[in-house]
Amino acid sequence: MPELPEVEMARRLLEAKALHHKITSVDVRDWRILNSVSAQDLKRALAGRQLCSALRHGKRLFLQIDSGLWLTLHLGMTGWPVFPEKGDEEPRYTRLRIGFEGGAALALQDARIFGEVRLTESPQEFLARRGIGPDALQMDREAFLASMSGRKRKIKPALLDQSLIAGLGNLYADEALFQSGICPQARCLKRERLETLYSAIQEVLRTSLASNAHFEKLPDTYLLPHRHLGGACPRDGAALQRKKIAGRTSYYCPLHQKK
DNA sequence: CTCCATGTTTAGAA
DNA sequence: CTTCTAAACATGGA
Repeated sequence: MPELPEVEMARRLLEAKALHHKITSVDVRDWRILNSVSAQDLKRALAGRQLCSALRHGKRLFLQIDSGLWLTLHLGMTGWPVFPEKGDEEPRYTRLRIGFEGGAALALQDARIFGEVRLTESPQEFLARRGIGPDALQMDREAFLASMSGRKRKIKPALLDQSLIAGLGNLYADEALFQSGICPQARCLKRERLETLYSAIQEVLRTSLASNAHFEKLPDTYLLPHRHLGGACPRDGAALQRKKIAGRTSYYCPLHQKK
């Protein structure tokens, strides 16, 4: 479940449970979760070490190893860190298991294996090399306006473009557009509407975090609880439209979301 | 069996 | 150069 709010929840979980414990085992259950690092190199980098801090930028996580190296995670579509209690069975779809002194362990589960595990020497350099843009929650209004202006493409794919703004995914992009009354296919938005959109993005992400990224706890005025076939707009009751835009399914209200 | 899925990258076409 | 689409990755769930 990984867009910015979920990844931030994952970061907090890792921060609470994975830091400051000596790593006593590293088991790669499925090598396909590894990207440009071998199981052997991963073990060498982690064995006997501790993780000492957890950062998030957009949808990416960086766990600092006390050697100075960083373990870099992307949760893909189905990735999630789990900390089994003693005696629990290993979670299904565990692709990587990091065992800590004392018996605790981090199991990285990922059914579809779209997630990534890497090592990097510098998160900043890594982000720059990959062309990842500013984090959605740290980006200021002017930077957002600048990155969204002067292009002719539809607004939805622009919001999903991690080089422009990092952290929004298909669901929260739909939610921010819904809250700001903008059709996902709108183009060349004027400054005032982009400002509205910027505020909606901040509001939506903060609200989601306040709900611990749990859809059921979002306000009923939000799109997400209604975002399914047959769903109705909570604002005016209209049947929600469903359409493929930029290869992703979009839901929007045909009445109050304007081009 | 068919279709769809909270992500990213790439190839090729307008 | 910009923009868009489809496909690929791999797997489960409805």
